[in-house]
Amino acid sequence: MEYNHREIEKKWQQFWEDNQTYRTDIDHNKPKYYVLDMFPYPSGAGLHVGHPLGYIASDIISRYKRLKGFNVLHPMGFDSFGLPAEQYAIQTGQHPAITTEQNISTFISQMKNIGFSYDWSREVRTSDPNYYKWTQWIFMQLFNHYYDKDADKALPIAHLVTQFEKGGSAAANAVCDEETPDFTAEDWNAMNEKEQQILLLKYRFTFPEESYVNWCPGLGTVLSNDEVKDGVSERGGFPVERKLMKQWAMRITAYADRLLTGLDTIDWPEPLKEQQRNWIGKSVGASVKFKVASENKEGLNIEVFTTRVDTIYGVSFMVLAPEHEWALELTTPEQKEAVETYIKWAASRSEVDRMAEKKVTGVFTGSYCTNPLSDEKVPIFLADYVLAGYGTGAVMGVPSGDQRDWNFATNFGLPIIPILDSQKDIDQQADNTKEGTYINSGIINGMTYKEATDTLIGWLEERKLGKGKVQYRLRNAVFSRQRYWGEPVPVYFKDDVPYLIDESELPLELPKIDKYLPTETGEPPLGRAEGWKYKNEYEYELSTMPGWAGSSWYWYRYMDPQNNDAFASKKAINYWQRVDFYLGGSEHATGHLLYSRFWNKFLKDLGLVPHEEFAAKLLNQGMIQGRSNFVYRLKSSESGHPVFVSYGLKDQYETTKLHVDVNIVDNDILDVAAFKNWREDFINAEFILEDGKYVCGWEVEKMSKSKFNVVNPDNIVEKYGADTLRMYEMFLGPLTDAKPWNMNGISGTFNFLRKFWRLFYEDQSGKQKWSDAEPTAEELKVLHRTIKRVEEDIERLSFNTVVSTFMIAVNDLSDLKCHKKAILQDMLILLAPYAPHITEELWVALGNEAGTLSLASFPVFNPKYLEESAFEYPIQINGKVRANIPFPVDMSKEDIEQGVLANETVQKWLEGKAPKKVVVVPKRIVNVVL
RNA sequence: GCCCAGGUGGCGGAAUCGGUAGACGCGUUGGUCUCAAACACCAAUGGGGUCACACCCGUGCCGGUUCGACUCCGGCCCUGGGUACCA
Repeated sequence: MEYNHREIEKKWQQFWEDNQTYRTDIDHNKPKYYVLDMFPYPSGAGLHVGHPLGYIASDIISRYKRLKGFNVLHPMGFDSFGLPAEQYAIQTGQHPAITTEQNISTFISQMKNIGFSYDWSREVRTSDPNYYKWTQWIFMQLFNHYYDKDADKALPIAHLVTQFEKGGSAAANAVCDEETPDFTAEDWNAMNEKEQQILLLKYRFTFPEESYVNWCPGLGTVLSNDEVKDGVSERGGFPVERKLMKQWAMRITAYADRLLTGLDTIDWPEPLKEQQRNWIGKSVGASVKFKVASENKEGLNIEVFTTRVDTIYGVSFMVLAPEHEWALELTTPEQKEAVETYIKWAASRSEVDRMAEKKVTGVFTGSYCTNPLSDEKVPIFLADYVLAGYGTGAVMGVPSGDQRDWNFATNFGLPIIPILDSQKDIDQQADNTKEGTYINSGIINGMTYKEATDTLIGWLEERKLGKGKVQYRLRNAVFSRQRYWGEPVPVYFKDDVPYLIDESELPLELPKIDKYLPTETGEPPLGRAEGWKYKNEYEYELSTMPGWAGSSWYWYRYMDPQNNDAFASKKAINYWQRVDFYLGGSEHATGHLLYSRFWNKFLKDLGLVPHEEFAAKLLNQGMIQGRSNFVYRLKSSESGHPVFVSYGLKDQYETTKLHVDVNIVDNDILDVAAFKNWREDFINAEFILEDGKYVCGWEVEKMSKSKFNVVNPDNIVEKYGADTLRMYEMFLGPLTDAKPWNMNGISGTFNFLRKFWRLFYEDQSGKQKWSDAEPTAEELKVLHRTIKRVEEDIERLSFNTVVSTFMIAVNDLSDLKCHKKAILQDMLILLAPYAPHITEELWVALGNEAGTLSLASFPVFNPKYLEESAFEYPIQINGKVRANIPFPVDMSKEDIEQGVLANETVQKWLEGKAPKKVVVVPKRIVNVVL
């Protein structure tokens, strides 16, 4: 009986579905383990071979943990709101829900084909009203809370209001907008409802604000920075412009410090954590006020942020961003024209242009300001190396200590003042040292870095001219999209002030609209919904939530997906706690993974979830790149038929390189017959072969239809089976490495499974081979060596070496002609997580009950089977292996040394002399040094 | 520019703590079986060298530490990913 993967895999997939084999429920008799995949966006293109890479790994972990006695939660769902479905709806008029539904069915059937052990009864979809009800509910909690710095957590807005009533803004210590005014209790109590509500928006975690966004008129929507590439939208390639719009924002900055410190508590990849740290960008320094020294401008103070307040005596100029609000106000009439030209020029340049620019640019405003320490007057410039969006948009120029300031000063002929006695060659370049003691520095002369910094901050704070300050790069997240296919924001407007709808009205469902485009007046698509008003009276918010809203909490919904009273019950959350193992791509490092941590911390503050961090361990699988194949067509053909030259001979001819469908190429050898039928104009193609074969060229490129390098997993499953696909994707290389999808070599894993099958069945006759005979010591040694390696390797997530361990074991057992049930049964359990179908089939063949393989216990490694009486020592002479000599494992170092020196080969190298030294490492190596 | 990851046969990769570099698989070559093929099986396969051994060279480059370095240290080159002229 031959291994028939088509029959076997269909049969067991049906069995698992019929018997709900992987359905999971709360079970207090077992420890829990929660394995989560980043859920996919169900695109119309279906699953490609990059998706399963991570899913296969997480499925192996899940199945392995089940065998290890854990109650494993392993769910799958869909991040089903998003732009592509909406774009399709705009083109075709079809409701995005319909497209999404179709795409999801394709995804599910493709995933079921690969034999994943998901508990499909827990599937969630972010676009399902029963799901987004809770996304909206969390939004409402965010609206109703603020960050209290004393409590160091989120507290209800009502608590803040109480503080305002009693003691005004001074009574509260809350995170709020930069420009929030101070007010007394009397002020507060005298305000009307509207005034109070507007003020409270400056404290709420989510709030509307006017902000610059990437507006894409072509898509009628706002895009995130990473959806914009080179000034055009990533999807569709439409132009994108900066536009001021009213947007909902999320006060993620309130959690900046906790997002930073939390990273130290989780087992996530270090590069990813580093990326988040840089994104949050904490800088410790000071803010300092420089008084404007020009006439009529006495009241103005320019505030700068610096991480090196100790260099303040080295300031020889001041630079503002061209967008700084006082840029024109500080400009003198003589400089007006130059400044206006510069501002206009700076505004016309994209961020990419600005970054690529190496030349120093800037313009003098004509005004001066006074250094509060030295009382020196320094000129104020505008320059686009200062960014409006970071810090205060103003920088003090210290050319001796900062290279960009040095470049600027050199270009504009400004003085470069040395401030530390250890600074070197500052006429050549800046020296940012903190060593030595200060010179030319007034009150800090002779001090060291630490003393100087403390002294200066104390001095500034005393005079209210500055203060120690922590600055973050992290900005509040924009939370609106001017599009249809997203969660409606559960807010209505009364007297231009936003209010939450009543909780009983959730979910606020998407209304039906005629077209999925912005209205004629430029409002978002929801503006088209007729009669869509809260209590038939108030305007709803017309923008929808961004893609990351629904994905920032979904792992809790899987715990209790049908719950109508809460996003998940206390009982379910208490049992499942949090994600133990999260697997997905590193491209989500600063988006999804940062927002999710933010929402989780918020939910934790509200006492709704038990952990500060939602995922204890995270692994990034590498990206699967495309691997294209090429054929080479002669530029001219005598016969009139197209002629193709094999790769190795192409340099002898004039040829044109053409992409060829990778699905008709095997190991870079073209299937010539299939190629003729591939395209009509190739039906009469002729070939110049090498060694009777047509060899294709190849390159690593992005996977795309136009490059004919897209590989659909369904085709591989059909040809080789899901078990082969699963093992091959793992065998390809380390999971975390980016790698091109390459079909060369898949036959190796397919052959392995067939060889495994032949341990059980005779090839031709189909006769059963297994017996109840007692295994030999040699056979037990193979088994236990395999158990040990398989377990060790999966624990360190080295999936590719597990596959090779299985290959070695099967090769060894074949060589030993071992067909003993006692060995094979354990091999089946070991292999089950990787190749679940073939193992189920053989498990039943051996006489076990169907479906019980998932409930089996992982074999226990017993070191006694690996014990050896002798070890074959590699013998090195001066570090080079010259001989191998076996010695008993318990032999003393001295005896081994004697044995080695007596050896013929060693004698030859010694040439009768005594060795300088002999190093004996027991059970490792011997090195004789001459 | 900065940050991160990486560089090992014809190819994908292995070497977990500083201890025999190249496991396992693909490919290639030769052979067995077959009318032939497919499958399977056997053998060889880093480079040089030899009838065969011996021996020499070899993990991006240069240097160092060590009895011993793919592994550790210093400097450099290249590739991929990220990014912020962040004061």
